[in-house]
Amino acid sequence: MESTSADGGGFLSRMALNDNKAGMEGLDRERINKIIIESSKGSRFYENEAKKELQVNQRIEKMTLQRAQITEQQLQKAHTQVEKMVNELDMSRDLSRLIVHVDMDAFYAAVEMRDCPELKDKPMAVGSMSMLSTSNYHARKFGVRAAMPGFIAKKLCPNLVIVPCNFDKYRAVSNEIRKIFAAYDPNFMPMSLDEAYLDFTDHLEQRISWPESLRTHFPQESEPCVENLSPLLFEDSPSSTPSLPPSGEKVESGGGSEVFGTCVEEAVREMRFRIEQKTTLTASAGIAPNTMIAKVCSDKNKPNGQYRVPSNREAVMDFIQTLPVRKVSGIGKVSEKMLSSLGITTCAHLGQQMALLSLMFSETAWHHFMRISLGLGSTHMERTFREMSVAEEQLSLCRELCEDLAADMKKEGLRGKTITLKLKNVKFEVKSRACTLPCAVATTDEIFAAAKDLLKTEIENVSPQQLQLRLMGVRISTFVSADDKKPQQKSIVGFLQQGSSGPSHGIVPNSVKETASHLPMERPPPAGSHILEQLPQKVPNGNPSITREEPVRVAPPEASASTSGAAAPDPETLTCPVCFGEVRTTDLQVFNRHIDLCLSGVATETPTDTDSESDGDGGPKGFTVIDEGVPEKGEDKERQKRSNPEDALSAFKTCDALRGPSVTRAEDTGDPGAKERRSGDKPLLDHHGSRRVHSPQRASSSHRGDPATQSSRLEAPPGHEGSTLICPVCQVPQNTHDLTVFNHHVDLCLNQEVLHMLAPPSSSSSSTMRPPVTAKRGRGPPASPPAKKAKGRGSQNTIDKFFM
DNA sequence: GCGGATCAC
DNA sequence: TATGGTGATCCGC
Repeated sequence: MESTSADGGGFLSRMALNDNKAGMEGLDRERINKIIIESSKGSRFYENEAKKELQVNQRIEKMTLQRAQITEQQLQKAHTQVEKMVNELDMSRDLSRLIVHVDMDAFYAAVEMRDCPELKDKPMAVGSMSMLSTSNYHARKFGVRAAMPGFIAKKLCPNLVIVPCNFDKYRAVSNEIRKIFAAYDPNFMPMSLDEAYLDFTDHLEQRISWPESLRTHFPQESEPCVENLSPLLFEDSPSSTPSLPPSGEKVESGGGSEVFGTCVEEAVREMRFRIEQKTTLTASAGIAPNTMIAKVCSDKNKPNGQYRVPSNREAVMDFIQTLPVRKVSGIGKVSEKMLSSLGITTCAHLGQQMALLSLMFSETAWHHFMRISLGLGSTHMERTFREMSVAEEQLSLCRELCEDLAADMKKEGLRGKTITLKLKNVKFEVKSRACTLPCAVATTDEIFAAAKDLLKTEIENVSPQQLQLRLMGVRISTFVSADDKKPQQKSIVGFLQQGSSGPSHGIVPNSVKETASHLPMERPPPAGSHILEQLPQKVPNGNPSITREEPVRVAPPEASASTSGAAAPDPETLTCPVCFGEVRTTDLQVFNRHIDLCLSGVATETPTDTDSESDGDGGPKGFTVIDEGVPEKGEDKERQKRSNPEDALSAFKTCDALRGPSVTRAEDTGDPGAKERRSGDKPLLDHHGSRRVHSPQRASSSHRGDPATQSSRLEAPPGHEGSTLICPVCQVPQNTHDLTVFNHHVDLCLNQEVLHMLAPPSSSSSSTMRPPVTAKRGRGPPASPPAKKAKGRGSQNTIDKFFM
């Protein structure tokens, strides 16, 4: 019978132009499809596509027959059943998270255009005559898009310039943007080199009390001498820079700096602004209460735009009504076609036909459809870890981390004497083991030699059992400038925004550098990511909350000279970011030593391991982490965030934030083909038409699904049940057992601490960025002060967080 | 458990 | 000339 939509006359609908992509509206589809089909006809590829199309059509016919046999009674029964589930799902709707999906605009093409301005006004694509990975917006007007073979694209657009892929370059840019992502959500979930999901909820909680100085960002002195910023792709894009806010919250302050507000839209706009300043590439973003909606939103105002669906049921349902099912991640061309044969093209239709769908598709498939029809999606992105217990693997990972670290050291021209290995076992216990070498080292082999010994000792300590790890980090500290010059006088430059701190400044970072890796997670590990982080005085570049994308550095006076200064305190003293005391010296080594001492004191008294807390860090720490996760079966692609009680407090996570970039990076594999991917949505239909996606029950069972627990970010650590909670920031015992209250206190402390960190301890520094407060010694806001106390002695310890 | 189908990047 | 490569999930066998 109705052989469904279009297969008439041998036309292969599956080969038709897929214009479900930004920049492809209003094209002459007829002409484009004609060229595509003519270019393909007779090829093996075409034949195979024809075969697949036929199979799909047969499935549809079968489904149609099946549908005809469904009785009214069955439908009724299904209806009540569905209704019940819908209500339950609706009740469990979680609107408490602010999920952001960020997607770089025409990423590979944009990078190539940036690096080769002549391409700017030409239609171009990245890939080969066989296959294109992406195209710029100019080329899209001709129907040229990703996943199209270059030779066909050439027929559509004879002037098309095809540039070969350069993954190393894309990866480098990706690392830049990921550092920025980490500043807003250290647990962000990368989906590919140019795309990620972030949970902005925690960031916003803190941001609300941030002073304007922390929300002020400056244009970066264009490092790649490209004349106009963000030139690239879109002469016709809505707004050329994210600095044009939809609503009037924006404030321009002199010098091109811009102050961003405290709401989500502003935070996201700020993030896009930073990305653009840093890379001269633009990004688009979607803001919503869950990943599914956020993803759709990010495409809405692409390129260089953002869109938000407010966190209330009505807004979500309104948004869903007219949304074509094909826009939803997980619904591809086959699912679209099958649903279409049932008269379903929008999410509203999906909701109306749930009873029918429940009878025709597998349980996983219709449950997925049901969630879509309700506008539900993942609200948390926690990663799941797979332990690594094979010694060889551990050593190999350790070496990779050392390689990354060595690369950073080389780049910065540093050598260090103290090597610290940080391990987190499957019980979430954290250990740090350090050794100080007689002389400073910098190469992979040297660092690894020390780290390996530390690791081997740990492995032997538990043998014959296996050491089961969730995370590993390697840190190096006690730096000595490689060129061995005596550390010249340096002052801390407070720093600023991203960028200004490029290596070009000849800055000597201070305290530590480290790399870490979460063990295998969702994506195969890469080589390890590393980020540099330095603790102490980093000034958040922008975002105190978590990570700053650039480490704070201690710069020589020359460098600092570039920023004219605002009030410069006493040039002879430096303010310790840990104890906030003035250290009377200008010698960085002396100063760093002081900081190390302060930091080392924060370790908790836990025996030896699990120092988990303390604010962390002790020290300079902050391992950056790479996590990779392996999604559990049936779990949504989306990782959930912090559902894990681990924790010793999620407060730590925040702590980390203070510290630095902990970036979680997923690795990218070099992808020979196109973009890097991460396992993602699930597919849905299969032969008989079904596929799945997240299983609702799993979602709801994961503890965050429980509305009752949603608001509490902190769970009592095992063993702390009835004991007094001690703030990991100020170290003062809190007279409460209410975790919400406790978390609130911690947040306040952290915010306060950030202020302190921001206060440029010494001389010059950037002007505007610095917060008004300079030194409130220690005391913080509400309850108690953030200052960490220096206590203990030695140097090791420290901890840090790891996320969650 | 395997192979095929689907999906995403 | 020429239509990617990879990982993940689901389903049926």
